[in-house]
Amino acid sequence: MQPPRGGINGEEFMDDKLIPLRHSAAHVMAQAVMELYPGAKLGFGPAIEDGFYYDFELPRPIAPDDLPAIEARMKEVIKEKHAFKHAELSIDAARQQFAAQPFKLDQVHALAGGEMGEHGEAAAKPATSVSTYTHANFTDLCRGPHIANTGDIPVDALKLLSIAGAYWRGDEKNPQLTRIYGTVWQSKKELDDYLWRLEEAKKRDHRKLGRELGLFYFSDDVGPGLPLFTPKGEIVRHLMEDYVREAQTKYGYQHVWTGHMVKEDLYHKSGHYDNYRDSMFPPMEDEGVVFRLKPMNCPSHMTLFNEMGKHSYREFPLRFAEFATLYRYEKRGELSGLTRVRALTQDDCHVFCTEDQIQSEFTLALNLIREVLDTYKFTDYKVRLSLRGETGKFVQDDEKWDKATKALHAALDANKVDYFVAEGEAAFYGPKADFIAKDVLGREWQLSTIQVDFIQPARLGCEYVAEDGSLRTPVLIHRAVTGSTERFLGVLIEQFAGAFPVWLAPVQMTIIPIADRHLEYANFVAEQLRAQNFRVEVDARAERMNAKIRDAQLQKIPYMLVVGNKEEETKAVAVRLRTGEDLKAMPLDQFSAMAKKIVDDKSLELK
RNA sequence: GCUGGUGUAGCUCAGUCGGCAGAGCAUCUCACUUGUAAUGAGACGGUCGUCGGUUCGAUUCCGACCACCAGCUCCA
Repeated sequence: MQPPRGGINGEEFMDDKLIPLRHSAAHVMAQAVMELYPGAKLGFGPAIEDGFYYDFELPRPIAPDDLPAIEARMKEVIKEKHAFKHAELSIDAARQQFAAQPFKLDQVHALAGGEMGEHGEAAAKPATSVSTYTHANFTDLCRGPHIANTGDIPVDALKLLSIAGAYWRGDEKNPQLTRIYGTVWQSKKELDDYLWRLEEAKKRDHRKLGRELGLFYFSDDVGPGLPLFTPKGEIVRHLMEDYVREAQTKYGYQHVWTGHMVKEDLYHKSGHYDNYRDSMFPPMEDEGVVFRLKPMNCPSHMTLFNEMGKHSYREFPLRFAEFATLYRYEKRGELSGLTRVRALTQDDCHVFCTEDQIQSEFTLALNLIREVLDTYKFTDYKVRLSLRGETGKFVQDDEKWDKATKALHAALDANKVDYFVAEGEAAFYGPKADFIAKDVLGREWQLSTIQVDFIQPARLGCEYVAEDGSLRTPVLIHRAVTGSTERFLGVLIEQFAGAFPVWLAPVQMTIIPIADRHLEYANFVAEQLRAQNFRVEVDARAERMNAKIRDAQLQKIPYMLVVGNKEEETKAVAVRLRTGEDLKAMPLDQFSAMAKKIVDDKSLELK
């Protein structure tokens, strides 16, 4: 049982009353761990969206089996009713107090140096004193706040959940600590609700549903992060991509095709080699020429642009869209179902335009994204303006970054988009507006993106003839609508719990003959419906009707059409919806007209 | 890649304190011909993740590797 973690960029949504409660529970857990594992070193122990954690360096490894003992000791401490006492210490006193705690000393040092927070965010000014909280015999460096007394923690609403590794200050280069996750609520009922939510979320897991519904598989023989799609899974992919393709065409995008491999030299020019090499599959060499699988389309699209002859400003904006499967060398531990794969199909586009056109192109992309997300009822999303940070891999060119960032800011403001800023999250070639949607597990997924790039076109020598006859470098806008077909499908499966809207359902209707003698009529009905482009199956197995209904329900097929003597006589079908609702018998034409409207509208309803 | 966990039939899971491996569902065959969430009977099915070590003997113990799961880091 695992808790959903905090959101992208730690954008938590925490209840004010729960923060001190959970943070206090973290302290109690730290005390229990210190007692049970003498010599443990303390890291950070904050409240998070659905609970709390504390990081420790432990004298020996622990397993989930060790959690009950820690939890039991915590409950004793709670019942002992210790008050939380606040104190301010001078920097020197704090250094003495935490002499045996290297991570606490590190934090004291950071605070004294004018940093704060877990990741060393800059503070207004260096601290001259630090705050501690003490309960029982346990004192922690901590800015609070806390509840008054350990006895205020509801014992029956507390549970330790899991163990994980976590780097000190979140940095791969730092030592890895053991993180213990727990949760606490204001009542047992709230805890039970939360645990129930976790169970529900597990039932919607797209990896489980993908197998149960027969949509996709992974195989050791093909390799990790490389999904195999069944006929049912492929049709869903196809419909999703078709929909975006049609929408793009409607919005004035043109589609191109640029293959899967590229000479490595191109990535030296574009900057990918220096800034993105770790995410690329290793090189393939042929007679001295080195090739790479494409991790992105942009260099290919710019090369195509260059090959198409001399360009005029009159052609702009020139919009190259492509459904290309890209290959990215994700670290093994980062792979996860369809949401993180090594072969991903982006609904990618690169717009060549002038600086003056950035805003209107942004608006166009935004409208397209809004239309598509709305169709899928992804209303719970937010926009992150991802900017270049102090550190990390970014092409150095302050002037161009400045221009791109200003342009993106202006475009967001002009379109009245609510957004938050994230430093250090930009692509290596430019700032991004990322659309982040929440799934039912509470996880947030970066799906759509719009990026402004002043850097790559210059590096690849893209040019156009301007109105005054001069040669200029175009601006490149990168843009993806659903992000990748694979990730979007994974998120969709969880969004709909596998019960796809009718227009997307791999099987839209299954026909259930009551007895073998009804098979002929069932096939007739199927032919009629297939002629109208519905995806139809006939369940001709030697099973009872009840078994066929059950199986269709489990496959989340929208319509079950039962046919027996009565239906055959009147050219009707008895319609059962996957919701369990029985619409009774209706003329076949009436049913198909109803279903057609649902499909045409991309409605989430069934009738 | 790092920390911890897991790996037994297509799926869900038992089991073996080292002695030729089990259930339900699925699949196949036969019978049943059924009115809104599982008809019955029979059959088939696993070099117990892979490779190596210890042992008379390893699915079981040890090691390495691989994959998956939860985090961390990274990301569409």
